[in-house]
Amino acid sequence: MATAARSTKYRRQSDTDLSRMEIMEGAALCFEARGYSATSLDEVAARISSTKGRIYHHYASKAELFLDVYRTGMMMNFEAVEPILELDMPAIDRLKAVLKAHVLCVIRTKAFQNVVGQGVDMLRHGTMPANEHAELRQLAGLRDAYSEHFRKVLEDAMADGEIEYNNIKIALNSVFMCINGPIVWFTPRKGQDEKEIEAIADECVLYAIRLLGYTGKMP
Amino acid sequence: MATAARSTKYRRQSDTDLSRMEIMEGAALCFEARGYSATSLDEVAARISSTKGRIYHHYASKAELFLDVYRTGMMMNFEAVEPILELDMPAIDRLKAVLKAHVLCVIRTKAFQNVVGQGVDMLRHGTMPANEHAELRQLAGLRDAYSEHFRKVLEDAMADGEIEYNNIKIALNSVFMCINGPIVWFTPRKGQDEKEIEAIADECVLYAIRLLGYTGKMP
DNA sequence: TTGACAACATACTCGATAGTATGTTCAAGT
DNA sequence: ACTTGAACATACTATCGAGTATGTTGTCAA
Repeated sequence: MATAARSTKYRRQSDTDLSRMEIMEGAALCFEARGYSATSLDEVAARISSTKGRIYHHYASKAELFLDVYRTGMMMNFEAVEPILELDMPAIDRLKAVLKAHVLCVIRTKAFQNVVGQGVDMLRHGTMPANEHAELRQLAGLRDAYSEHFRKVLEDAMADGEIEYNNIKIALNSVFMCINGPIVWFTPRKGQDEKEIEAIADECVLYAIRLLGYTGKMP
Repeated sequence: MATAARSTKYRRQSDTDLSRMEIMEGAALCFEARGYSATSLDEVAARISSTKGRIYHHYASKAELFLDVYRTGMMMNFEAVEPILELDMPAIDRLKAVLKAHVLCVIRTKAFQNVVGQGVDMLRHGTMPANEHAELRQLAGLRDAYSEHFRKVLEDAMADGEIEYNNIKIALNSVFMCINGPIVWFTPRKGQDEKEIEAIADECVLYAIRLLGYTGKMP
């Protein structure tokens, strides 16, 4: 009986990146639910049916795990959005496509995006231990670069006379508040298929683009 | 020399409410900067040049202090917005006025509003000790009532054909994301007078109302 | 004037958690 | 077969912070 189903106590994970991704997913969910500092690593470990030892084998500290989740979240955004930026189409269409890609990405990787948000205002308020602070600044650079992509599309569409805004900083901030909204208010329902999620995303995009003074039709 | 400027070690505060308000302001700033659980009460005390003893004299626990800040933040919102709701004017004008009042209130009481936000998603994710959880639910009711005010104005303006939306939940969420935006991205500049702040608020309102399909002029 | 109490300050306790040190298992190379 | 090291698990330490217990100061009522 004691020799029934064994050999899973130490499930060696041949691929290190896979193990780290599993840890990150658990961490993202915990960070999202309780915030960075309220989350204990024992909690994260429990979520993936593991122990703190495993986490510290892959990460030097809690902060590094957090930063890796942040980085991964940003990467997901870039991968969703950058291909579209290279397409050759009118600025307004590119804007619509980019907004939708972002919203869909946000909905699908909600926990990670929430962590990104936490990271952003950890930097803003200058919390986080000094040693990791440098890395956090670097990641903030990633975020700025991402934001810059959107700014350019806005300016192009403005030049085409398709949209209109006054202060671009406030406009951009408002757009981001809108399309990041699902991070805060979206809760997945069971039996919710891809169509429904797309409908939600479409509506977010509609509001975001209307906000910019766009009065044309939406596909 | 030891008897120079004395008698300020125990600055008796004749009015209890004043003392509590001073504590709340310090707490709001700390909670905003580092989040609820990362904030220590020693930190809050230090911010108002006081000690933990004073805080525990007025509050039974850290959670109760948090909840009082939450409640106070919501009260500030109600006081800013409710007078306008009773005015007799077209729905679209009332909508504009209410949005602006909210944004101005948010900018002026930024730290408190940030705490409100934290409270909202503490409830959403079911964190916070069980005993205070009941009070948190009650406060969430306040928030719902506040949101309800806005929903009604939206519906009135929609009935008048001034605005247009599809799913009112998503529309309302998007509007709130917009007009609460300053909680996240606004940073007060020195030498920034009332006019500049009003200009920022006006722009937020413009985007929020455009989002709802409004194409008319803004005052 | 005194004593009782509100409004604090100071000095402790005790549990939770980040981080560490050490033990265990397995797979691959030799 | 056996040795080595990566990938964990377990057991421990050290710190920080919420909550408490107690001390101190000023004020007002009788």
